[in-house]
Amino acid sequence: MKKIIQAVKGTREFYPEQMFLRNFIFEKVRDASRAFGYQEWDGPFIETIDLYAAKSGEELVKKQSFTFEDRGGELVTLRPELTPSLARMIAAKQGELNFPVRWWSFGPFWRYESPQKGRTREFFQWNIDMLGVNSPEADAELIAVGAEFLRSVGLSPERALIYVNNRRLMDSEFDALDISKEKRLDVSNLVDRRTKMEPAKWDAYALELGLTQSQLDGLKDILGNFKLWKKSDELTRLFAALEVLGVKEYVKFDPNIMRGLLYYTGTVFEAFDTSGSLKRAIFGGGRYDSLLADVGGQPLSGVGFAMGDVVIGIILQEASLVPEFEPSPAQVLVTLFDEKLWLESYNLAAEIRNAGLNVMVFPEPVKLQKQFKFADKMKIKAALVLGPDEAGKGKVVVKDLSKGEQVQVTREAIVDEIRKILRAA
RNA sequence: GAGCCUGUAGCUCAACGGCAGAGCGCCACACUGUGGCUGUGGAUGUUGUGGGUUCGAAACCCAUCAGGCUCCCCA
Repeated sequence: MKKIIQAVKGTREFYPEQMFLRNFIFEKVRDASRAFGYQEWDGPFIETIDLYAAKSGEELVKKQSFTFEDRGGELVTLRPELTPSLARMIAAKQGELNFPVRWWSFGPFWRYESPQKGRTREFFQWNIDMLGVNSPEADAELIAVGAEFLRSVGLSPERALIYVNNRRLMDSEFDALDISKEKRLDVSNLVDRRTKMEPAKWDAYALELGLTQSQLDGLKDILGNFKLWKKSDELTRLFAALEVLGVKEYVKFDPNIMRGLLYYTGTVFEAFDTSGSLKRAIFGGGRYDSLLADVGGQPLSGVGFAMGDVVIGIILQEASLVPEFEPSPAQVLVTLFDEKLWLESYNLAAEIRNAGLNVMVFPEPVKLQKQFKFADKMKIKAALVLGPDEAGKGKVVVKDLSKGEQVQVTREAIVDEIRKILRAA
């Protein structure tokens, strides 16, 4: 065997079975988005590096993007995220778009990271955003879209939860502790690490960052206070809206959710698998106020979230929530008895195809045993046999492959007979 | 960017310095006009790749590629 050139590191190959999972996720994403009236859109897959240099994290631009010089000498990059493209496209047509804009997208992204479970270098991501409205009720709608998605794939609130926090609430709490603006980013990182570090080490790290003992104690009080949301009008309204939207059981307030401090300005949220082995977020998002101004548009508030296909795909597989893969889209296999009946069999298939059924003809006249075995492995529901006996009588054998029963019928009755089998399956 | 672990038949794995094996899958036959179930028989390999140590390497050493776990990061 010759040496096979390997696939690029961190990419995935979608054999029909994997393609089935990818399409399953895509369909659920599309249905959840459309159920709330969102329009599908997309941006370019390659962009100039400058688009990301403005606002995205330094880590992303310098180390985790696929960047190269094109033949004209311009630095371009395979998109690592969608939000900057969204901001530019909205800003470019700000005067003519019909606000509020509700848009969703599901497309490929690239990040140069070290691949591990739940993380590849090439992945698909669902992005969904509402722009032009700034209210806790709008935030609740986006969270509800995410919750309905979880529900639609069979992840109950016992298995997956959306944790919510609010940046403004945390800011006022930090103000009350006299934590300076300069330390906010460090404190945010500190909070993110809390579940990953031993309590004593975490305390020491906090003091190292320059917090006083009383600030640390105050911070711990905040992070342990799961009723803190009652102090926030925004969160109070948010939870009231989530209740009438029917997704309250999916959402919990958690003061430990930070999601960086880069561009989120209000509500932030993150969904997690609560029972599985993966500790990665399923999706995450929040409200951002200044994104459009950063690319030269008029200030416009938005709220949205993103979900990669990798983590949710693993969770769905591990929880056995992916429907059974159907190898062949064919509903019927027309067997090919011998060379003399070759064209007759093709003609029979065309006839049934005209009736709206998916039909495959076995492409060579080999032993029927082999043809039936093939149909069985492909999980095709019905098989037809047109041999010399049948041809002489103007009839065809229709076999129900799941029951193992077969009948000989006239050509006019074939389609009805097949439909009967498909209904029973 | 750092540390640790793994790579053997199509798949899951065994052999741990001395003849490369098992289960599943695959193929054939029983059943020359019918799949699943059963039985009998059969084929399978540059042990990821390249080098080194050794009388002898799948095993030990080095490099490299790929995957996994953790840290970092998570826009």
